[in-house]
Amino acid sequence: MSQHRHPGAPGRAGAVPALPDLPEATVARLPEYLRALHNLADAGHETVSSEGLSAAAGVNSAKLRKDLSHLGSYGTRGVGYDVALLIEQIEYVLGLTQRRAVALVGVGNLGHALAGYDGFASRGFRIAALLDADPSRVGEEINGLVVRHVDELPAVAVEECIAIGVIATPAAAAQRVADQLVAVGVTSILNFAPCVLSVPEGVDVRKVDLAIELQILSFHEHRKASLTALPATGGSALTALPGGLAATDTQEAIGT
Amino acid sequence: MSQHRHPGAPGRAGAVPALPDLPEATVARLPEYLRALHNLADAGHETVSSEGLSAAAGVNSAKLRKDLSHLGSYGTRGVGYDVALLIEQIEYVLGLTQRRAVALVGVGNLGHALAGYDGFASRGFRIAALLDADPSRVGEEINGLVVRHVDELPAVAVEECIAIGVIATPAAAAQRVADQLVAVGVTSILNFAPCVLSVPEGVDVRKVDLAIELQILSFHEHRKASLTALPATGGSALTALPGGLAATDTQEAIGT
DNA sequence: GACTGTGAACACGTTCACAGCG
DNA sequence: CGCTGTGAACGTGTTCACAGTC
Repeated sequence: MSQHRHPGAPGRAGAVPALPDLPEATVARLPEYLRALHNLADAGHETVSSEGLSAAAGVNSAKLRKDLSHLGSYGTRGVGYDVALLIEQIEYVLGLTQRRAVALVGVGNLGHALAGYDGFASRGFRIAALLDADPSRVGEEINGLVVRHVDELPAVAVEECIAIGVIATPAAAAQRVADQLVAVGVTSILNFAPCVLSVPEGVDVRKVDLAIELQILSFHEHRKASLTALPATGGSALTALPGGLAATDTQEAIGT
Repeated sequence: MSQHRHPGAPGRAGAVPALPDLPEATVARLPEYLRALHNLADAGHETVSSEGLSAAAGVNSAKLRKDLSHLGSYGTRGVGYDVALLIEQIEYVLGLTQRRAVALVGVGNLGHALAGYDGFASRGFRIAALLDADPSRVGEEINGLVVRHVDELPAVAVEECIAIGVIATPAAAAQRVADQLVAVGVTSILNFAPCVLSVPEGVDVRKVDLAIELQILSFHEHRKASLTALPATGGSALTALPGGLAATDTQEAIGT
């Protein structure tokens, strides 16, 4: 299939050109490529090879080329990819040409930090509302936004045209908040509460559980320890000198 | 293979019984099962079927059974799994029988929140040290811990027997911190900075990038919008009524 | 000559469906 | 009879290696 597919003029917001349906694994990596591309652009690069970009994004080059090929043919053989063009393409596919409004529910410990996180604003999102169920938190101003009561969600959703809900409440409150978000038409939720959410079909939930990440690392620690404890046939000298030498290899991919 | 493998008496800390090397996907789900099991135990359940546990963990039952079968045979046919026994097993495999010490580097916006996050303490970890490169932050007390300068890392690593490093610095500082962690013998790193880390072989890195999670959701939003905008052959009535009805389905898995 | 785009081979993960055990 | 444990079938994702193009 060497027909150069252009899924739509990225600049134009009018026509909706039926996105190619990418493999989930590819979708999850596009943001990483995008970040790497922005770094390259800032460093003054106008083009980059699959080798160069893949190194910057911490993947291997074959995977990168396969991923990008799903978007269409935006590279030039013998040269590489045009950095600016590729940024434009990926941002278009990810739907970042419009700055999406995010409602953050739960301004406790974690919610506070998220409300102040620069990375959202700089990478395509606008925190449009802060909400909490605790009346004593309502009215507090964080980063220029006033915390409103979660029951005002219906009004907020309309006012701010909320596209994504972020749940940063305790686990016990999360399902109720999810229901409220769904009820006002939110179809994408990022859940930081350590629990499973039930949502209707068509609503996407992604979860981030900080303790789980540590537990996965713990498994690998445990595993490494059990291996070095039984030094099967020598060769464990390497693991015995943890100090000193500087980092060299590229990022180790565990699961992702 | 119906030999009942018992990878070692979970209670004993002495012998190291060579862990079965589980598929990564399974390892990533064990913490979820563990959380669900603790909830069940708190609710007074003594046994649970694969159906019941899988529902509580938000996966399907075949996957759960396959995952658990990798640990050995801890279920009883016709009955189900003993909740307490399974908790013990999973905690053993994940290496949670010892409470691992975590060093958190970077106590800015996000670091502050992580330092105060209860979930770490309640699920097998101890935040043993807070570090920062900014002298104006050194000395500050957060949640009973005093922030120390990152250059004290060698001393801290020995004092506290640090097993895992968490990086919550800006991207520009992350690689240097990673190098410092590796230099003091840390072989597991959880990275919240939006960048790729280079580490030597044998060091595990997991990353959490909050903006990437939103960008993945954004893709799906974009996609849903492009589908409903072109209502191919009717049947889009469902997607047209976002308000009202309560949540019913089980958690939607996007990638993970 | 250099580098992309891609079929084909391979590895991994998931689901099915049922044998076998309590 | 009910439920686990698991081969076998299937699907997804990754890697290889090279044909095709600039």
